[in-house]
Amino acid sequence: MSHMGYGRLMAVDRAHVLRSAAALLTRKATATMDEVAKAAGISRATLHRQFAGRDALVRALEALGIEECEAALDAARLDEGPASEAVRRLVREIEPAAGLLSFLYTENQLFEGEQQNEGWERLDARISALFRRGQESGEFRIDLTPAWLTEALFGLVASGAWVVLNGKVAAKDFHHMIVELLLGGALRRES
Amino acid sequence: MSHMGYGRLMAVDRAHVLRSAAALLTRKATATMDEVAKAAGISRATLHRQFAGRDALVRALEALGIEECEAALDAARLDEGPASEAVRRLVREIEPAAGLLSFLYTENQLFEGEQQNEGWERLDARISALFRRGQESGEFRIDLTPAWLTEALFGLVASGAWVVLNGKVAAKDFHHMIVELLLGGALRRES
DNA sequence: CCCATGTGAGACATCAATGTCTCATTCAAG
DNA sequence: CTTGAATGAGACATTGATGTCTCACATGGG
Repeated sequence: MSHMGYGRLMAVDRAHVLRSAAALLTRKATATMDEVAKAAGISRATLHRQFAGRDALVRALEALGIEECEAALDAARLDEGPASEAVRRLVREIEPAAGLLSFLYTENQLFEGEQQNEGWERLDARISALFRRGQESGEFRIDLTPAWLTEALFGLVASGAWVVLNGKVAAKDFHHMIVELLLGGALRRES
Repeated sequence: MSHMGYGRLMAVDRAHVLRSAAALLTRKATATMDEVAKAAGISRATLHRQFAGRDALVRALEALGIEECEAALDAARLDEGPASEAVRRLVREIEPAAGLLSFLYTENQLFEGEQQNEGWERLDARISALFRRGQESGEFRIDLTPAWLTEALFGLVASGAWVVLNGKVAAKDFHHMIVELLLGGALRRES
């Protein structure tokens, strides 16, 4: 064991397994544990040693997604500068996690049970606070509630990841199309 | 029933079964055939007589969703008047089908297989044409592609159905919040 | 070299949902 | 009343994924 958390042999890289699983499940949400294992380059037995079951794996992915989102929120410094600029930074920072979020977004089981990860509420609260700040500063319109804008943001990120995955739009346009639609809308500005 | 298409006994109302299934699956996408049957007030045997299996049921729901969408597009008269007004009518007409669309949107299996219902392409084409018309008329900005605007529309409708279902926003605000965000964005207008 | 640990491969049981059947019952038409 | 059709209830087999186990093997440390 030495002083590391891992054993003498190169233990399975848990983060790498989660990455592979996220990438695969984003493309094929119904992938089996066997397919997940193969995608990660390990055996099903080893996968099961890391995650007690499919449910545990999905929960771990949920925790990872929440973790990355919170890191993105931190990096975006939502409290600084104009709210619209904060939104731009947020989308920029959250883009790497978009695929994973898209998967979690469709994994309704996460929200059906009694106990759901309170991390989502924390994220909602922080993003809602950003939109509320923008409203109070006069940047954002007030007829669209912060709760709705927050949900719309997640929905657009998921949709964006989806269209990029399907090749309908280029990955480089991800940030622009989400931010511009969310902030400016489809209508052409008069001025 | 006599000269109707049904037998002497009151046959199961297929449309009603689909309605119930859509309503249940919108809330709980992982519901079993047994739960679907109970929700429709029929036995599992009868449900299975109507739909060969879960897959057939989902396919029928997909067909229903497409059908309702196309009906909504027809009713919205996308070719008439300003494009923005057509979008408003479209969202208005599509609202009753939002829950079903939200379910179908998360049912990735529909898009994983080789053969996917070409109805989606038809819908995409018609809605994309609307956004393109708006761009050519100068109403809509041209830096957001029709393909993206179309996907965003579906995504926002699904998100809208979701937040209404969860009570985060009132059902009466559905149309306003989607149309205003899609067309106008979150930024407050200067003028 | 020897040992301990983590892994891959595969066999096996389990489990839940599904698909399939039978049979009694109910209801409406004749 | 009789009959035919459709349903409800339940038994049963099937299926696919999952959870569990054993065992051989490879590898790095002692």
